[in-house]
Amino acid sequence: MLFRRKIRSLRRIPCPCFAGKHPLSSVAAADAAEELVSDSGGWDPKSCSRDILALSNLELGLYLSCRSNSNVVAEKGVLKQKEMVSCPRWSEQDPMLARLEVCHALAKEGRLRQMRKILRQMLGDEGTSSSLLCELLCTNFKDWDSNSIVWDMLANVYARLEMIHDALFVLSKMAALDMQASISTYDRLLFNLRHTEIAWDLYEEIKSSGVSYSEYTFKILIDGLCKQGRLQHAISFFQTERGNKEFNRCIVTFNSLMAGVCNAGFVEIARSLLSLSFKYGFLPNKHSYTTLIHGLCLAGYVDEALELSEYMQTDGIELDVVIYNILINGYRLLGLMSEIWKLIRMMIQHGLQPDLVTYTILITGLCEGGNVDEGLKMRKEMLSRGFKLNIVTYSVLVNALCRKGHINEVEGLLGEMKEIGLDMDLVAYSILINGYCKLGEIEKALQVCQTMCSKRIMANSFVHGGILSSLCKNGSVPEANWYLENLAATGQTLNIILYNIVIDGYAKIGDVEGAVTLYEQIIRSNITPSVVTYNSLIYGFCKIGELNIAKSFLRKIELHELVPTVVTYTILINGFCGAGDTDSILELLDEMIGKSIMPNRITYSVIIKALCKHGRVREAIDILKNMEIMGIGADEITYNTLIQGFHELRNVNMAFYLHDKMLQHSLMPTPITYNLLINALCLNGEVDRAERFLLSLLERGVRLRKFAYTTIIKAQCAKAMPDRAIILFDKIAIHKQNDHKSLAAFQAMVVKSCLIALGIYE
DNA sequence: ATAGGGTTAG
Repeated sequence: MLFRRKIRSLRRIPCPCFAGKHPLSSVAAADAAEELVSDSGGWDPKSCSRDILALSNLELGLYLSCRSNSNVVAEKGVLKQKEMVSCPRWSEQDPMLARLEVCHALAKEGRLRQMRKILRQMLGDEGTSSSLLCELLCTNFKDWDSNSIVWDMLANVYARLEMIHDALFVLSKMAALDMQASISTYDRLLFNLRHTEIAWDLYEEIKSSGVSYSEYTFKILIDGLCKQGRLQHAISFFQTERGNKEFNRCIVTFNSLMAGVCNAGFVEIARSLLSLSFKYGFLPNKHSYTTLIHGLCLAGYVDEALELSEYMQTDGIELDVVIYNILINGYRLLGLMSEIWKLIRMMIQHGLQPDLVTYTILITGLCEGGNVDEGLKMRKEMLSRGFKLNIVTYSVLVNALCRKGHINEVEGLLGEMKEIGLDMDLVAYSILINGYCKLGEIEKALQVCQTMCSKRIMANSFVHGGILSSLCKNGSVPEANWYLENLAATGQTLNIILYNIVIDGYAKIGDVEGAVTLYEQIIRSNITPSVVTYNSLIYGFCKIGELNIAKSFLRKIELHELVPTVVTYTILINGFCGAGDTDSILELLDEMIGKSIMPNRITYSVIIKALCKHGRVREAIDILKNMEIMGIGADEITYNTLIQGFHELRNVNMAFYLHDKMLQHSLMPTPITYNLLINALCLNGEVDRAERFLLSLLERGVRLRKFAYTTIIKAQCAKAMPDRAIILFDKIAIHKQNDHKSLAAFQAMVVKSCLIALGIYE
C-alpha cells in the first residue's frame, strides 16, 4: 500500500535522470512499477532490488533506482543501478529500444503479463507499425535469449488489438527467422479470424508446426463454423479430428459443438451427442449438461430438460442458480408461469436464492402475460431485497410499458436510470426507439436515435426496423423504401426483416407493383426471402382480388424450400372468403391440415365470417362449438364476427346469447360488441330495451363509442319520439358530467345526429 | 454458462 502511494506520487515528479528527454517513459515506468508491486502483493525491499536487477538497465530500473533511497532498497541493487544510471545504453538513443529491452528482461524472468502491458502501450498509444518493430527486433536483439518470446508476444498483442495484418506480418517474419509462435498467440488469431477461411490456413500452419494445441484451439474453430451457420462443416471437422489424442482432452470443444447444434435448432443431434459422449471419449461435465438443458428449454422441451437435470444430479453434479434460471426461462417461453413458481420454491428448498436473472425472467414472464403491474410489483420486491436493477431488467419493463402505451411510466423509468447512472446499451435504445415509433412519437424516437449516435452506438437493424414500420404505418411507404435504399447505399447489411416491413407496407396499401419490385430486388441480391415475405405478397394480391396470382405464390414458397404457415393459409382463405369461393376455402383447409398446419382461432374466425356473410349462421355456430371441443378458444373478434352475422339477420336473441357466452368465457365485450347489440335492438324496433341496455352499461362504467349513442337517439328521432331522446340525453349527460371534454363532444354529436335523424341536416 | 429488442392473417 505504502509503495503504491509512493509510485503514484513519483508519477508526478519528473525523473531527474531523464529530465526533458522522453516524457512518455516516466509514465510507462510508473505504470509498470505499479503493476510489479501489485503483482507481488506488496512492497518488499528484497524483491525490489531483485526486480531492478532483473530489469537491467531499462527505464523502469533507472527510474526506480534514482527514486528509491536507502531506506527502501537493498544496498546491492542501488549500487548496481547507480552504475547504470551513469551509462544508459538505449534510453538516450531510442525509447522504443529501451522498452524492447524491458520486454526482454521481463521475458527472461517469465513475467509475461508485464511484458504484454508494455508492448500494448507501445502499439496502442503510439500506433507503432509492425515492420518498424520487426526491424528493431531483428537488428538489435537477434541472439538474445528471450528473443522468440518477445516476438511471439508482439504478434499476440497485435492480435489482441485486432490488428490482424500486423499480427500476421510478425508471424511471417518469425517463420522466416525460424521462430515458433506459441499456441496462445495462434488461438488469439484463430479467434479473430474464426469467421474467415484464413483461420483454416492458420490451422494448417499450427498442425504442421507441431506445437501442442490448447484446450481452446478446436473450440474456437468449431464456434466459428457454428456462428457462420456451417453446422455440417463443424460436425465433420469434429468427426475427423476426434481420433486425435489432444482433441479428446478438450471437453470445451465438445460442449461448443453441442451449443452450436442447439443454437441451430437441432436439439435432437445435441441430445445424441451427449449420449454418445462416452463413445467419443469425452467425459461430460457440468457445462455439457447445462448446454443441453439450455438447448432443450429453447426448443420447448422443458420436461425433458428437467429430467436431464435430475439425471445429472444422480451423476453427482448439483444444480446451481444458472441451471434453475435456464429451466425457469424454459417455462417462461412456454407461458407456464405456474411451473415457474414451483421451480422457485424448489430452488429455495435446495438452499439457492433467486438472483437478478431469476427476477428478470419472472418480470418478463409477467409482462408477456399482460400483467405489467405485477411485473412492476416484482421490481419493488427486488428493490426491497436489496437488488439493483440492471439494464436488462429496465429494458424488459420499458418494453412492456411501451407496448401497453404507458408512456408516462416509461419516462419515469428512464429518469430513474439516469439518476442511478445506468448507461443505456444498444438493446435498450432499440427498445425505446421502437416503443416511441409504435406510440407515434416519431420526434422522440429520432431524438433518442441522435443521443444513441452521439454515444457512438451504431444503430442496427432492430432500430431501422422500428423506423421503417412507423413510416409504413403512417402512410409513408415510398419514404420507407427510400430509407431502405439509403441504408443499402451506405453499405449496411440489410436483412430480410427490413425488406419484409416495406414489402408489407406496399401490400397493405394494395401497391403490389411496389411489393413485387422489392421482392425481385431481394432475389437479385441473393437474400433469401422468408415466409413472411410471401405472406405479405399474398396479402397484397388478395387485396386487389388477384386470387390466382396469390395462390401461385403459395407454390413459390415451397419452391424456395420454405414451409407455409397458418398465416399463409389464413390470408388466402380470407381472400377466397371475400370472393365467396367455398370450394377453394375447403380445398385450402384440407391442404393445410394435410400438411399438419393447424388452423387457429384467426383461421376459424375468417371462415365464420365467410359463412355469416352468406347467412349460413348455423354452420358458423357449429364451427364455434368445434373450436371449443378442439380447445381453440374463441376470442372477442370471433364472437363479434358471429354477433355481426346474427345482427344482419336481425336475430337479437342469438346476438345476446353470444354476448352472454362471451361473459361466461371471461371475454370482455368490446365497443364493437355493444354497437352491434344496440343497433340490432334498434333495428328490431326494441328501442326501449336498447335504452335500458345502454344505461345499464353506463352504470357499470363501460366506455362506449359514439355510434352506440347516436344509434339510439337516431332510432328515437326516427320513431318520432324526440322527447324520449332528450330525456335519454340528460341521463347520459349525468354519467359524463365529470368529464367536461367528453360531455361537450357528446352534446355536439347528439345535436348533429338528431338533426340528421330529423332530416334537417345532411 | 442463464435474463432484454424488429416483420405477416380475422
